[in-house]
Amino acid sequence: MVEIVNVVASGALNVELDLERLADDIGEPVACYDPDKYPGMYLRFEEDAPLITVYRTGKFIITGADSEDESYSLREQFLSLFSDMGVIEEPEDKWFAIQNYVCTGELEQNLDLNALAIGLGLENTEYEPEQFPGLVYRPESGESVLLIFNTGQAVITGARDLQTAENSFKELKTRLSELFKS
DNA sequence: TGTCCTTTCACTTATATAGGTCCAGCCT
DNA sequence: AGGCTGGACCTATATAAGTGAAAGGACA
Repeated sequence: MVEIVNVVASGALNVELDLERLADDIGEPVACYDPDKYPGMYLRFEEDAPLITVYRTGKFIITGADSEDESYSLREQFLSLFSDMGVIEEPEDKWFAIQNYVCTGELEQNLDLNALAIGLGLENTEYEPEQFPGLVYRPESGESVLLIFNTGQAVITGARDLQTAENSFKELKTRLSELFKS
């Protein structure tokens, strides 16, 4: 149906962190911290692994996971590290939530995006090929945004859960079949 | 008009998609 | 020297976070 390519999640440790010291203790290349460039400390446990951005306030973001499970297991690894270092008490349940799913989908047909913009409704679409080759479609449900390309490839983003992303894509396919029927 | 406070925005990261531009390198 | 190719990077989308800059409004 749709393939997840990126999951963004965020959470909080509820403790103030000394990022300078933490970055020194963990060391490169796992930890990178340059407050002149960006206020967050970057953590990457392995090369090409998802990125964890940690802030002074104890809040953190995980980007680059390709499943909800990977996101949660990264969080576990992160909490264990901070627990072992004595930064937090126990890796107990702290606030954590998936914020955004980015998925791709295949519509299996080439599309005339000018005609599609009219068919889907100009109030729900943005298509300026000089600016960007994809059509931006915002379904009335407002729970996700889809980028549609003339090759039939689509990107679904902004969904809080996988079901929402799948529903948005399914709804688009239904609307497409209705448009091509008439 | 000057000062202060609030609001807004850009920055950064990941990721797919695709068209365009720009530059480096290679071959003729 | 000119043409071709490939790679990098820009455009747009969502989302979290903290910081700094800029803009706007309010008040003396």
